Amino acid sequence: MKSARKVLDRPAWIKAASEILAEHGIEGLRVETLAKYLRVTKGSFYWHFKDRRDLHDAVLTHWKHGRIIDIQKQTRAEPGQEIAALLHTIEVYASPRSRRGIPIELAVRDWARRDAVAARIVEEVDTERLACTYRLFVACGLDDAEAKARSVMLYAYVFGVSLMRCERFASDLTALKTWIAERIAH
Amino acid sequence: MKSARKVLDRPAWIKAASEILAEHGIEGLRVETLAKYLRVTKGSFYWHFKDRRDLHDAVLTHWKHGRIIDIQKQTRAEPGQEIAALLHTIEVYASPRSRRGIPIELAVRDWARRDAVAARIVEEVDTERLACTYRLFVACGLDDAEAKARSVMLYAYVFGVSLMRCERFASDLTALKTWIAERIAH
DNA sequence: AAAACTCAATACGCTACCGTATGGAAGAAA
DNA sequence: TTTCTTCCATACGGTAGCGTATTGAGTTTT
Repeated sequence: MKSARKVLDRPAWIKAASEILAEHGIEGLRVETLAKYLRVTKGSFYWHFKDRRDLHDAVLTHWKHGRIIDIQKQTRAEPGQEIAALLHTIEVYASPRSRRGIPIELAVRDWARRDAVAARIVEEVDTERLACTYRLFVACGLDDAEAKARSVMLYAYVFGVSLMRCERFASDLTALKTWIAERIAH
Repeated sequence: MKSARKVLDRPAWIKAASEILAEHGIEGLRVETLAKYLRVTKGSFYWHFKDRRDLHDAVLTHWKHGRIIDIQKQTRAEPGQEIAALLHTIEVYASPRSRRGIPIELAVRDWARRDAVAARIVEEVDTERLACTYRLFVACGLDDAEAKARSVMLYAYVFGVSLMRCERFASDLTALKTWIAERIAH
């Protein structure tokens, strides 16, 4: 009994590409290895995408939309819950146990250091994100300058700490990161 | 008049490789492109190095030594000058005008996400660096936990902010970064 | 059932890249 | 001057990777 053909659509390719990107960086995202990852050959890839750059652009657009939707969700807070929302935003990225979205975040940012298209997407995402946290800080009663500074500090911290290896320096990273989060959020 | 042969030694190769790494990342560090960058062919490369991995290891060792010497210099402070030394440490990496060492820092860290040897070197460098700033914070009168947290926060911030694109969010980044540095250092 | 459409496999040509082997060139030592 | 040492150039073989062209297979439409 010949099984029905399992069809891969363009979004499936983009999703798989995003996984490879997160783990291997942009140089690891290869047409033939991606096809192999999906258990097909590259004929299918070239049906869906013009070339590798087309895939890159699709992955970036997908990442951008996902990040912006996420940040808007994370920073939606009832009055009086702003600090909790800010702490949650930090927690989502910086907690030793919950690192959601960090691998691809770092991969895209490293790519952006060398690719102008990626750099522009990162700029859009950063602008939106910083604006969201800025509004939370302002709702906490901070002035313009301080709200801006804390927004930058928040994201700089979560991205930066993900690049570091602190385990030999401090044994209780959970407590340490909680301390930092509290200082950033208020 | 035939000019004397300009001889490249192993350190010259390592230095050039470090420049390429900083700008193009580890995947951009190719034997043949590196040789071309140095205006020779790869015969010379293979005289000095066994293979590409040998070059990688040499570059990492070189980076580690340079970083550790730098941090020890930067954090050498007369009593009463600890805050100034901490602010200087932040300034060296995070100032919009002075980004010394950041490109290669980010390149090595991204590489370390995927390479166990690089990861171990990063761990060594981080451990040393955090210990240096920790001692400065302790000398400022902070307790163990706070000194540790601020050390992590300092480096997380400088690395993270280098990955971000804040220009559209805030026009006066110098003042903003000064505000953050002050909050981290005391 | 035949035709049209969608999706995927494969062959091909070309380039980049790595590492090895061999020979050449320059400088130093005998 | 000859020999030895150090360093470099080149040729070669093999693989990875990209994109294009062509064909095959499954599904949908007529």
